[in-house]
Amino acid sequence: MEPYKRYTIKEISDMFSLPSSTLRYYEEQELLPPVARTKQGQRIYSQEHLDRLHAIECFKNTGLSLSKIRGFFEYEKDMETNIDNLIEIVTQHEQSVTVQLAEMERNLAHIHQKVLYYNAIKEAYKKHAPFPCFHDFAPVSVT
Amino acid sequence: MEPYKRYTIKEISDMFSLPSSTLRYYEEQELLPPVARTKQGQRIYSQEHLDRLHAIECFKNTGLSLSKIRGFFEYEKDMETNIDNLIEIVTQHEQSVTVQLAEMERNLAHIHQKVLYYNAIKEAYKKHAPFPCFHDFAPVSVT
DNA sequence: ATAACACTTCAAGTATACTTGAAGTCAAGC
DNA sequence: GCTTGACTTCAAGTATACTTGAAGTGTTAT
Repeated sequence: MEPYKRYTIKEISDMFSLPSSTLRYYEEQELLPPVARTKQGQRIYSQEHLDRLHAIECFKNTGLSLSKIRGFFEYEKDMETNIDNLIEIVTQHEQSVTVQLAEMERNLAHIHQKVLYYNAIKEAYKKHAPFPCFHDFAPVSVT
Repeated sequence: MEPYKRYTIKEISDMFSLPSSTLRYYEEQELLPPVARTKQGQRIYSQEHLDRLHAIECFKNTGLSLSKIRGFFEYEKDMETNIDNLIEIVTQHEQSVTVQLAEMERNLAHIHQKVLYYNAIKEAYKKHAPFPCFHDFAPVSVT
């Protein structure tokens, strides 16, 4: 166990595949906890920044704007006062992501249908056969 | 069967929950097939526009930019020439969406973990009990 | 006939999330 | 000692995807 591991901006940038400029931008936008500095002024990140960045990526990739993410972290600063708001936000967002997941599955099915369709079109060209119809590749509907 | 159903911009707007301005914008961006007009100049949409808008929404919501979507539809205009490109695009995008789906599932798990965590925090406040640790709510890792 | 409503065009404006560029500081290597 | 490289600040610029506003046209309701 290394309890006090420190990271440079480059290390963080590589870990999260985010440009250094974006890390500075997030800091300026108060999405990150205060960042320590070497005596030459270079940023030093620690475990809490890793955790925070994981949360940011999670929220961002599930459709929350940076300003809502900032709002969430601001509530977190005084948990006792804001615990009900925090619970409401995460519960609602869980619901939203559940819906997004279902939509993503439907979108994947649609795209898969296109894969099958264009491959069949290609076969038809090769064989000089008549064209298939896109809707023939729809998943069987259970009615 | 109603083979030639026509739709006004308002009907389409309601069906897809897209403002009329966005439909005009998509048309200007050449994402839609040519749109017919009444003799007063009002737009008339048909089934092919519905199909196209479904495809646009699917692609857009799975991370394709409007300019890539436009590129896709441009290839579609001459299928015989571009069938291999079309197959490559949809096959690659299917792969990308599969990855996104897996990420979305991890994100949902992370958010669910937060729901459990904040609820436990609230319980701790009520009982004046010690605080739980976020990582205690992590899904069991199979190592 | 007059008002309300739904549409039209076209140019300009906006929101979000970065990204870039200029100018400067510092430590290490030749 | 001088260059290279990695960092720093700060202001300004950019990409994407719309959105808004002004001005006009034509059908419908009172």
